[in-house]
Amino acid sequence: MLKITRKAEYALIALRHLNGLKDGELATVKEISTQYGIPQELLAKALQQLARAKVIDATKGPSGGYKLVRDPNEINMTKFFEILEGPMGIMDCYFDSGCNQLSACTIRTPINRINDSIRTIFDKMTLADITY
Amino acid sequence: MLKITRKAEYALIALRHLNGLKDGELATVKEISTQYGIPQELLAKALQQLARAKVIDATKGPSGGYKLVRDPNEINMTKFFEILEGPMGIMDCYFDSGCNQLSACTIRTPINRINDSIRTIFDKMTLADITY
DNA sequence: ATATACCCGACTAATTTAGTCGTAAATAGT
DNA sequence: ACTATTTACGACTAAATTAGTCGGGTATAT
Repeated sequence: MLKITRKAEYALIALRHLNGLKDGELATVKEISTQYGIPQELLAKALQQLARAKVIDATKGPSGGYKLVRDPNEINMTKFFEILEGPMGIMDCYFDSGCNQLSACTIRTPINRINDSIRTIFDKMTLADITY
Repeated sequence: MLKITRKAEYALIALRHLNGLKDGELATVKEISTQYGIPQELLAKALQQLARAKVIDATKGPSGGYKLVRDPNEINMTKFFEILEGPMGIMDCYFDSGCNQLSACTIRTPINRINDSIRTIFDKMTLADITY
């Protein structure tokens, strides 16, 4: 329980890698996936999502690849996870309205408190922290 | 992602319910499951796990049921979740040794920091807090 | 042109979670 | 002793999520 997905894990590794590049350097999905033993197509998907969200910048064609486009201090983990995995919360009831127990539910308030605490942690932690 | 399971959710509701009982009163699985609209067998399993872990006390037979056996302040959420869902951590690599990327893994240290922060939150939060 | 690299949706496979079922064991009431 | 009630527990199926694959597309450097 409370696990992050592999996709997110892979993306973190990749971001860390991108963060270590010299100015102007790019890294390709292939490079990263072989270097860290990550399934290429899965990593590709994750990086595409991050590129769409303008966290990284993609260059197509030969000698293309990805690079970070933002200051690592600006990319916090809440944003990161929500890009890759959708809204973050330890219970579903916040997002989908399918819960038919809303009125009977007695734990929403305390769960919200836990939720907020976790979110605060992820808000405070940036890619810069992950990088070291 | 980062969701708690329904089983845990149901168990929390039940614990909260038990916590509201008068001294000496018991509540049955049936009562709780019908009152909150929870699948009976699933709740039963959760409560059995909590009983095995001595968080609640079970009495068999007619007029039997469950009651809290500990001070709600002593039951923290880490313990609670680990009883119901096993070891808590946002990545698998802490528990199973199946990860063949350990040497290549560059994010373990920062992930550990996140992990510890989350654990701290759950350590500090007790059933008493959930109850209000 | 061609090879390289990103883009993207649809698909299958694997894993996890949710929920059910059958049976057993204890016990209170009669 | 019998019965109804209630917990105990493992095995099972179903549903949902996650992991990973595939096929076809677009841009671009050489």
